[in-house]
Amino acid sequence: MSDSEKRQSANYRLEEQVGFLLRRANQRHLSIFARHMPDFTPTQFAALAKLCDLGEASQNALGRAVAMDAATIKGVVDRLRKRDLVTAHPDTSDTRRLLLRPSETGRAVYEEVVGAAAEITEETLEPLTSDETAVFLALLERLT
Amino acid sequence: MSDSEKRQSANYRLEEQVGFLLRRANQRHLSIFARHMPDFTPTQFAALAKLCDLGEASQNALGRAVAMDAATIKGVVDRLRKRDLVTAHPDTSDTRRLLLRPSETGRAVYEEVVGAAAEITEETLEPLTSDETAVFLALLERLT
DNA sequence: GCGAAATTGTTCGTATACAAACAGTGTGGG
DNA sequence: CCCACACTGTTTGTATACGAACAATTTCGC
Repeated sequence: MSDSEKRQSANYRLEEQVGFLLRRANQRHLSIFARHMPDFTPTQFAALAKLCDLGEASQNALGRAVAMDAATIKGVVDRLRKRDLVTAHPDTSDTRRLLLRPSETGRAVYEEVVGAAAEITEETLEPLTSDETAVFLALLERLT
Repeated sequence: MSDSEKRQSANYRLEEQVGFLLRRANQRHLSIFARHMPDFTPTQFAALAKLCDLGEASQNALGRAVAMDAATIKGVVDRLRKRDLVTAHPDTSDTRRLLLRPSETGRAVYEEVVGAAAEITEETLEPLTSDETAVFLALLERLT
């Protein structure tokens, strides 16, 4: 092992790497989310929220809107459909497409829990002052 | 639906929530990681790196050191053992424990790829200046 | 020293994530 | 008009993640 390699591995501190910190921050957020909104996973809530916002979308288009690939959004939508929160209809103008809409229940449940979403964001950012939060979110947004 | 609920849901913007941004930043990091170190997942590399650092650890202790629960670290260690990067030995003083050590190969492979880890961190943070990076990492660390 | 409590590793079930391959469908350029 | 290309949704395989339950073992309080 050369001196430079020795120095390199000695200098590598896992705990200081962005990836490791991102993973841990995400873990903490997930745990806060589960406490405040036990009936939804973050991805399920994101998909339902976005669909309520859009009103209607094809499955893949919804996936792109919430940053999930085709295979992932399928599973999420399947679980939302099983709970009758989302309805699916074939698109007459493009038979490949599966048009999704929030059901009545889906909209009602969304309105019921969207307040908890705000609490989740608040508790996640609670260690930071509001000034720090603004800086942090601006920088984080540039890393997406 | 009351006016306050209407206002609330209208004000909820998924794209601005910490959780959504953390998830997307993590996605981007994962994709950079896979490009630079295709033979390891971030968790596998973290476990191997930490074990090389510690020299020896029980399976659960290693899991705690890299923030993975018992069920998760088991799968990660199993895959590292299958590739002969990590060896396992029963602990004579506590028969419940499974003592783990990096193998010769494990240490060699770690030294080979640890350079790529630095590139991964660098590319992930590339959108930020070095001043911004310092601020971001300090704030992120407080959210873990 | 002994019984309750904690720890260790395991297994099961559920839920992201994504690559890769697939069939069926739409679309645009020549 | 037609063929290559792009897009849609699906399936399979692999890899985190974590809660919950479990048996075996160790430790700790009294």
